Amino acid sequence: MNNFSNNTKYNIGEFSHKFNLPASTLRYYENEGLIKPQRDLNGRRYYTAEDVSWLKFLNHLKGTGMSIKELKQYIMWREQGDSTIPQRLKLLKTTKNNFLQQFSEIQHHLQILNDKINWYEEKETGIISEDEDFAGYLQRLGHHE
Amino acid sequence: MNNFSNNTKYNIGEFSHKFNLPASTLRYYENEGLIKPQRDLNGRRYYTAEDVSWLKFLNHLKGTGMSIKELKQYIMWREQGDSTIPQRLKLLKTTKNNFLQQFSEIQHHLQILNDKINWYEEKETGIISEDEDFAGYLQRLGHHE
DNA sequence: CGTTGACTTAAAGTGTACTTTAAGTAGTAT
DNA sequence: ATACTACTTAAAGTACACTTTAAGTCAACG
Repeated sequence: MNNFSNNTKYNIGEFSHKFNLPASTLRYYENEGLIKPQRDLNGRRYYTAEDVSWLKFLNHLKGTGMSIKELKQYIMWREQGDSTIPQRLKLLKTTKNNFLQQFSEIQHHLQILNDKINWYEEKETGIISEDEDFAGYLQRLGHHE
Repeated sequence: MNNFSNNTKYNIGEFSHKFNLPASTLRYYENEGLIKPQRDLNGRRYYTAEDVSWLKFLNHLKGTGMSIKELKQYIMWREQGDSTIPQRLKLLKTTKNNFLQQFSEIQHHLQILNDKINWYEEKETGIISEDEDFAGYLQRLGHHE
């Protein structure tokens, strides 16, 4: 852990570039309460190192399937302090369970996609018989549909 | 491979139940050309074992990120016969590559989600120091944000 | 000192994948 | 016979997550 604070400031253009998100999306996130940049004397946004960490974390949560609505709820709890840690934990665990469920499904999707690609390739190169269909191929491999 | 054909027929309600998809979605898929059920003498749809295999496969492709537009393109090529296998292969391989890219991102998202859950739990039970923040915790674990 | 370019806002628009509605028909159950 | 249920269609509506538009402000550069 380091104890010196990083005072780097980013205007919306720089922050947008850093995260590869259009400025409009950053404004949208702000509107939804997902991120709360400071303002300079002219009313323009600036983002700090804290915002960098926070947006990275938000992206991870989004990536595990949390909706903007759920993120808003999470943030509300966060703002209410440590007493809401149980609620936050529950939300994160539910998210994790849903995600793990989907994760195993998508692994199966990937296997079938791979099998189909191999089937086409073996068909093209004449490795598999003219009339073995994909269902038969899967069955031969022991992969269920 | 089995050589006897399965003549089971499903009406839209049965098929809907089998796939856990509303009948309206099945009609929508048909409208988009993704599935082509037969009709009985009263003009009502019925689905066969072939439709079962096909919809399962479609679900796998959808699950790897193919859009309905791409599925339509795939189907058009399929209907044009074996000469379009190269195009179909190319589409499937692109889909696979995009998917693998996302897959590794998703694994990272999951790791961070797990880390956050553990962080909260260790914080609740007093295992980690009062003032170690999440960024510090990740750093200690050697997990980058 | 005027123009350029980055910013500001609220509100309307977009894309994707469904989902619902409205109005009608056909076969089954009492 | 009549009510019920499952089906039929085309078209409009919804949810989500942005994205674009329109109209305006501000400060630095030539």
